[in-house]
Amino acid sequence: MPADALSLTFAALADPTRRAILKRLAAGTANVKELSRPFDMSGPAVCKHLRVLERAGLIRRGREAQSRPCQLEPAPLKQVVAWAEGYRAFWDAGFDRLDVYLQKAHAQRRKEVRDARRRKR
Amino acid sequence: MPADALSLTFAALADPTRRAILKRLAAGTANVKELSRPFDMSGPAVCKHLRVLERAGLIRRGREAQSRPCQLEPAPLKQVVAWAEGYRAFWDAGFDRLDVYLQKAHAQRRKEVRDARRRKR
DNA sequence: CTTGCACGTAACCATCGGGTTAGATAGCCT
DNA sequence: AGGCTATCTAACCCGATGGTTACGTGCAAG
Repeated sequence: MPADALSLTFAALADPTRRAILKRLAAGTANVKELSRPFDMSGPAVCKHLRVLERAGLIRRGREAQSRPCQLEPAPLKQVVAWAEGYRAFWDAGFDRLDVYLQKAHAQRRKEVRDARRRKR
Repeated sequence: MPADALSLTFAALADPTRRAILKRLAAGTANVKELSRPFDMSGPAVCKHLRVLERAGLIRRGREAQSRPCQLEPAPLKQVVAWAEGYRAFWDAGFDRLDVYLQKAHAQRRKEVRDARRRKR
């Protein structure tokens, strides 16, 4: 339960139900009843999922009469992509060469690290 | 604990320690001892984290003497980005318009409700 | 005012997740 | 062989999560 934002976002996304809710919300705002329909679970369960999504900043809830419409808030998704993009170098074209390079570089570094540690004691 | 791959990946990423491990592995393969050093926690804990990462397909483990080197496996990250990209329309250029549109639609609907009520009296 | 509906909270239960310590297993080094 | 090191497993603790049912709240409509 780390308070860190990125962790909250990933945790919120680590559930198919919640991702389905987001997908549904991508088509427009919806109230809780509408959202709970497709999922075979009772109200409060969906409510909890919504709270999780809200705490992660992925949705915003308004109040309108007795209906409480939910709206998608994509900012955290942007953060997620930004984070993952940091690893892009590993999955596109150059990856194989990069891998080999890193393994070589690493053998070198491992020696250094070991020596450093030995020096430390 | 959904067996679904994307959920496994997100769940694995929803922990700062594991993300730090990935970051470390981006600099090259490393064995468990090396990985546990920066984090103030004892061996088995790191071991569990590694198992989670492995089950998510984010790392691959080899065997080399008594050391078991871990290697970054970026494919799932690609999946993550691919998934999140589906929402790109919401956070770049077009989003503001969409947001405004939704808010307007909302105001409109609220107005209708209010008018309906006024008409009723 | 009373009924009905949408939504939320409360209390509870089962399971999971992250962490610990203690003890196996396996491979190098004298 | 016997010890040292690195890794994993087992058993356990505790807080978080995902779900349930039952009840409370707010608003609108009859």
